[in-house]
Formats: sequence, structure tokens, C-alpha cells
Amino acid sequence: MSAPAHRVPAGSARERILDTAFRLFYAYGPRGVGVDTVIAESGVAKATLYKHFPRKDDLVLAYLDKVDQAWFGALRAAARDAGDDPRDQLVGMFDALVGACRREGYHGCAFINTAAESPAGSEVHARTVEHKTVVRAWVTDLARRAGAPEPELLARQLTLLLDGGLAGGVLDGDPVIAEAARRSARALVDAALA
Amino acid sequence: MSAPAHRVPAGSARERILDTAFRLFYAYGPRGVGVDTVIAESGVAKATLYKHFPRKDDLVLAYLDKVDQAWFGALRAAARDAGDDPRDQLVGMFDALVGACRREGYHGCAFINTAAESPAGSEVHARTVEHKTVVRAWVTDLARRAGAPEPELLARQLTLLLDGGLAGGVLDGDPVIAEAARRSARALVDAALA
DNA sequence: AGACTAACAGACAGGTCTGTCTACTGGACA
DNA sequence: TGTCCAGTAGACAGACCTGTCTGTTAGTCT
Repeated sequence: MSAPAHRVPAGSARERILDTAFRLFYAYGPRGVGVDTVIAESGVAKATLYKHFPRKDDLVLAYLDKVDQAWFGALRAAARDAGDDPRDQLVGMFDALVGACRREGYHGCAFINTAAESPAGSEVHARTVEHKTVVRAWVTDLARRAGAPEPELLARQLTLLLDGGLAGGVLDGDPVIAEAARRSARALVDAALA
Repeated sequence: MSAPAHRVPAGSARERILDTAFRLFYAYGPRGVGVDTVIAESGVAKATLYKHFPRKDDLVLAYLDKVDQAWFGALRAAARDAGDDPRDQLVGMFDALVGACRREGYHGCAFINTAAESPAGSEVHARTVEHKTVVRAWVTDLARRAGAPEPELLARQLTLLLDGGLAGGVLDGDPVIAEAARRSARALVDAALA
């Protein structure tokens, strides 16, 4: 079960690279950060980086997977914290957005930002679509359990608000945006389940 | 009043450059298009481009101004077409989003896309904030005239929907997104003015 | 005719980027 | 002791990018 002991710090180089890439890519966008910078900041040799991530794109995709885990996790945690009623959970997930806005270095949606600088048919694009689809499916399920007559529509409306709140974050992380999104969510949920 | 006749085709070179930049920048992002490409596609000499736009950034800013005119113009036109009631205009402006989604080559919000690939304190960023502020001020005015008790909040909520709809456009121009935004707008306007 | 101006054509410098390659280091295992 | 392996260090090729500069062409005004 335990990782082979002779393999030094269990992939520490890979993790250092990915952590550094996460930080830099989010702050400046993948295109705005050269591999040399990632190498320098993570204190790793170039050959090591290219061994773990043969193309820079592989590193970008790994970065997006990391973002997906973090963001989707935050959404589910916020929904869970809102109680047992799916109706409250649909609104409560917006606390993840409020929290994100408050975080130092908040810079909007990593997926949208990355997709914006990637060619149309790229893997990055596909991965982003996949992420958005998974999140929306989860929200749709929540809406269905809340008893919404048109769960797909409500999910679409709520994810639209999420995207809008995240997109605006590229400019400033004003929490008033997240609050407005939260209040919109409440109004839409109430209207759908009236 | 008329432009000096001796000045050949009235800045045709400048316009050709700007039109080409508009098309290419929107499709691939300013960073994804080199000045050499703009030169080649607009059939202009390099010196001519750099005469009209001393730095590439100047061209990017001119591009954003063009986008601002087009998009803000489309929003106002859609609102105007919705009738005289400010309440209907607040919802009607979403027809601009529906129209944009349907357009060939639709690729989301040029401002957000460009801001996503620009450093934090850049002129591009400032111009984007300015654009969003102007649009929101206009929506706020509409909300006030519609009699909303909290026009700033309603405007924030509606522009959030606009941004969300536009942001999602980087991935696909599914008109169902714009329709969902429109229906959200109706629900939010009704809820605010109930 | 002469001066001016807008634009064309394209070489060039200097920098950055990705990705490859060689040579070396030190620990783990047989 | 010898082999393997992950990692370090850094040179290098080749592409691309911005911005500058030189020289030429053609039309317009005086």
C-alpha cells in the first residue's frame, strides 16, 4: 500500500512544479508564464519538468484539473454547509463565490481565463467545457431534488450567475458582486419553486 | 466639415488595420496575434501600422474602443426595440446577447477575454473596468426609471447575467444560454418591482 | 518643377518562448 | 561494487515577437 520508499519524497518535484504552476498560471495566465519561470520558481531542472509534463500544455491541463478539484470542492462544501434542504443548497453554493472574492489574489475563473487565450478546438477548451458540464449536471441534480419544474433551466440560470460572478473577478474581487449573485440566486430559486 | 480631400481615402490604411485587428484579436485574442499577421492580412506596411499605433497596446486599446461601441450600441438598440417601458427595456437588452450568440464566430466577451490575458494594472484592464462601469451606469439608470427600489442592486444583478452569458460564449455560443439569461432577467425584474 | 506626405517593402536587432540535449550528482538496491 | 534512477545545471536550436530603420513609390499641393 505504501509508496516505494526508495522513491525520494514521493514525487515532490512533480508537486512542486504543479503548485508553482498553479500559482503563476492563475495570477498571469498560462500564456503569460514561461516554463523557465516555472522552473526557476519551483527550483527544479528543466529536464525534470519536461519529464513529468512532456508539453507545456500537459502542465496547463494538470493545472486545470487542480482548479477543478478546488473549485468544485468549494462549491459542494458551501452547498453542504447550507443545510439539508436542496433549495438552500442551491443558494448556499454561492458562498463559495463570496469566499473566492474575498481571497487574496482572486482573479476570476481560471477556466474562462485560460480558455480565453486558447485556440478554439484545443484540449484546454474541451477540458473547460467538461468542467462546466460536470458542475452544471451537479446543480441540475440539486435543482431536481429541490423540486424545480424545469431543473435544467434553473441550473442553467444559476451557473450563469456563477460564471458571471467569476468572470467579473478578472477585474476586481468586489464581494458586492458575489452578494448580488447570491441574492439573484435566492430570487430565481424562489421564483422557480413558488 | 468635410475631411481634407488631399488626404487619401480618408485614413483607409488605419481603418483597414483596425478592421483586421478587430477580426483577428476577437478570434484569437490580442496576444495570440502578432503584428506581422495584422500587417499581412490588412495589406499594409509595417511602418504604416506603427505610425498609426506606436505600440501594439495602442492597437489593442483601439480594438477595445471599437468593441465598446459595437456592444454598447447593440445593448441600447435592443433595449430601444423593446418598447417604451423601462421595465421591458431591462429585459429587452438581453436580445443583444441572444443575437450575439447566434452570430458566426461568436467567442464571448472581448473585454473579459482580453483582460484575462493582460497584467493586473494595465491600461487594458482600466479600459475594461471603464466599459463595464459605463454599461452598468446605463442599466442603473434604466432600473431607476423602471422604479426599482434598489436600482444599483438590480443593475448589478442584470449585468452579472450579461457577463455570465458573455463569458460562457468563449466555449460555445449556445443560444439556450442567452435565453436562460433573458428569462432570469424577467424574473429578477419582476421580483424587484413586485 | 519641386516639396511634401502617406504608404509600401522588407531587412534587422534584440528579446522571449518551447523543447532537446549533454554531462553530472547522489541515493537505493542487488 | 556496479547498476539504476530521479534529479540538477545549463547550453542550444529554432521559432516567433515587437519595434526600428532604410529606401522606394505615387499622389497632391504650391
